[in-house]
Amino acid sequence: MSAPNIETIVSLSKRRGFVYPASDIYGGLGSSWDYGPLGVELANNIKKAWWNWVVYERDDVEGIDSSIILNRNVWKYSGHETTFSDPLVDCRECKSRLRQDKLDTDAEGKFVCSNCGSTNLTDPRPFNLMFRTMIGAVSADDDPTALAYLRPETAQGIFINFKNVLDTSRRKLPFGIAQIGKAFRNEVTPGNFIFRTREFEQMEIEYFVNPPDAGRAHQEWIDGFHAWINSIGISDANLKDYEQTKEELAHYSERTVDILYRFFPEREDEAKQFDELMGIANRTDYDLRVHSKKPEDGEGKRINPDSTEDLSYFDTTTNERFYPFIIEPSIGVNRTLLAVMMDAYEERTNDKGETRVILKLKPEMAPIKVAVLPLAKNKPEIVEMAKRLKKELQPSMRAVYDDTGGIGKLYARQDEIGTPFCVTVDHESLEDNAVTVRNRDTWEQERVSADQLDGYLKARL
RNA sequence: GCGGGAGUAGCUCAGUGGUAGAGCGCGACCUUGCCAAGGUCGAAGUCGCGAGUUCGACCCUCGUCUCCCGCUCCA
Repeated sequence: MSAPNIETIVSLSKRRGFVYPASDIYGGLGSSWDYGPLGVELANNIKKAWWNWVVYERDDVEGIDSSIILNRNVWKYSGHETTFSDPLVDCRECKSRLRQDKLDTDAEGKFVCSNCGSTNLTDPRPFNLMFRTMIGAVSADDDPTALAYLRPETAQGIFINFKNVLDTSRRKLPFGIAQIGKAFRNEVTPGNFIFRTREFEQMEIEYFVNPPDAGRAHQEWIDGFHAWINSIGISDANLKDYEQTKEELAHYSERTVDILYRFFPEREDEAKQFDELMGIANRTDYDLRVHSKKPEDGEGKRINPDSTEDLSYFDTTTNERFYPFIIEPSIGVNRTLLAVMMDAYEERTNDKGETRVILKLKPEMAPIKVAVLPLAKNKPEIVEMAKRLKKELQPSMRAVYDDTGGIGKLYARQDEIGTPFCVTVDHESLEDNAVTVRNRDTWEQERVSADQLDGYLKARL
């Protein structure tokens, strides 16, 4: 199996129109990327597959789409205003950048560089990972009442809608709320193509359960997502489940399992080849408690004076009131897209010793499902028939027509972008009303009647 | 922010103190017809930006901007 590095995918992406550097004509903008004609199709296919599986194929999940800009108190009580703001220092000796709150101090109380042991550090500068913005066109930049944030995660928009969804959908535990949307973080170190960007898209589920059921539900989601990731074409050979250690766990989490993908196959240390594709956290009852006006379980110390609601759940079968635990499977669209492309990437050497790239995407993921190609473009009848077939197919699947090259080049182009089928119209087609369907992976060809083409392809997509 | 690297055509890169080239790609036409075929023609770059040295700068000097890699963070 070939193992392309990210550079290979970057190059293919730019060349063929999956992903471009953003703001390119003005010199770019660091770590920002735009999705081109093929990239947006692939991303949409990923989102559609996720939504289908989570919302349509299950009986216990509802979808929502919440605002990007929320009341600032959401971030105050979620903990983001404090935990998303890290004091950073630079070591003048070894040039590493460090989080001051994670450093040890020496006998005199000076912070010590964890890399080289020097105490020659710069003064700490606060680094808030949330994007700030102002609400209101005439707000002064220093008006604290106008301050707002772009959401650094989609999850909070779900927590604060828990009651709304509960009341309007007549749900009982366990049930989940799903959301796909953009999130923004002022990452200190973005990079590695679309792996880590300041603006990214998340697909998150917050699954609400009775606390005693949390452990089992957590494991079910871990296994479920592992299987889902397989189903969109990512092989187990490049996946790894990772159990976060006690030290790594976020303050709200009881247990978190990450699913890692081999994003960096070129690294020597095998453990470092893997990085996070998604995280599945057991967030306990932390979230619903912190946003609740007044928890009614005797723990009065967690009262939230700014909230107007209590987000506890009343179980009508047991007559008990409690705060549900939340299981959160959270996966990045952009990282998934990168992993899907990397795992599908294959090089094959042809008879002439040239390298051909084949993107072996699952048909479900492929940006283009079928390309209709005329074998000879100097025969108007052939061109016309090919264009007609393309038009007939396109209401039911993404189809393209291409005649700007010899047939070999046209096939090669489609292989490179993962189009599973090519349909070729030749001289005989005019006689027998049949066309050649060529398979991307096997390069085998099959003669199919033009009348049955739509059904033939649908059965294989 | 600090350290390192790099900016010449859409891409990959040559290049010389006398104001630029190749391959691929792209477009048109001719020819061909099943795995990146051949030919003809064509579009495209104020050589990142600014200043200095010089008769003259893509080339030398200084400055500046941008991008990439590494460091803390995370989907």
